[in-house]
Amino acid sequence: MIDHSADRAVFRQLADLLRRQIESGDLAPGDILPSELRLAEDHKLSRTTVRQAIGQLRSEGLVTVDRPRGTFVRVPEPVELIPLTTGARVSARMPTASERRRHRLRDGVPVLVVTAPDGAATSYPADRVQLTRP
Amino acid sequence: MIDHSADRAVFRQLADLLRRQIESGDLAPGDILPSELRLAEDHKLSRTTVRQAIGQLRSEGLVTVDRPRGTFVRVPEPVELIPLTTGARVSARMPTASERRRHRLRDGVPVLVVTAPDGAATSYPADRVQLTRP
DNA sequence: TATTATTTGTTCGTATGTATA
DNA sequence: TTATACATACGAACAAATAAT
Repeated sequence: MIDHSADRAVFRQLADLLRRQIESGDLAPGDILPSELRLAEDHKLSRTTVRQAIGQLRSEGLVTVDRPRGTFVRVPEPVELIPLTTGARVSARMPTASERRRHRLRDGVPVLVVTAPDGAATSYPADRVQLTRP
Repeated sequence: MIDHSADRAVFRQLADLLRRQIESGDLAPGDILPSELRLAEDHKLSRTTVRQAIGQLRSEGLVTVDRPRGTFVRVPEPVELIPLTTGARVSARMPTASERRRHRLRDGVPVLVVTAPDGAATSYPADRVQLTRP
């Protein structure tokens, strides 16, 4: 599976492989991934490289780490619908440190930012909120 | 500045330090950060640790790397306003690999996903698009 | 209750590759 | 051509938190 002579970096190849398993449902939401050491042994890689791959998946929001229990495929959160008021503008970005704390956001989860006509901005956790235009 | 005896990981302390410089404007959009080697020397850290800190800022969308010129404070992109049609739902998440390619997204930039009442979903680069409710 | 094993987190070091000025 | 700077990948060691014995 992993091709050291390939153009694509080894850690990206491992991330691709795990991502495919997640997207295909082979690794379902809530499932635990093999441990870093296990992945390193199975694919003949260093743990450093395995961690790079997992870090990639974390930044994509596909897995969450519950230390030291293991790394798990993210389970979708229940979504709250919030109606947009007239004149509102919607953007999205990665959260600031304080937003991460306030919303208890995990890696790879953006915030939705709603700016009212008067300039007041409110941010929402993008994994638990959808905005609606009624 | 960096306290090895502190509870917070050194690479997080360095990320905090650089983040503060960016947020205060001390490092302005378009400015180049000190090189990894320079940061490592200045703060008496390994380059690995410096890279962890910069990787954190990349995943937050605060800096972009133009290899091998250097690492730069991200410059805001011109924003296109797109009106929401009635019944649309808006969410945000990190892009898939194909979305990253298609929209030429850099690290730490989410996508805005608009789902029409018929279920058709469209994704937009969150650094160049804002959605409006007219 | 105490100890051990497991697993992720942090940090160091080293080496080589690649793209740019 | 050379120097610079980031990217990738290896290895090693210890810490911290949870689970198992």
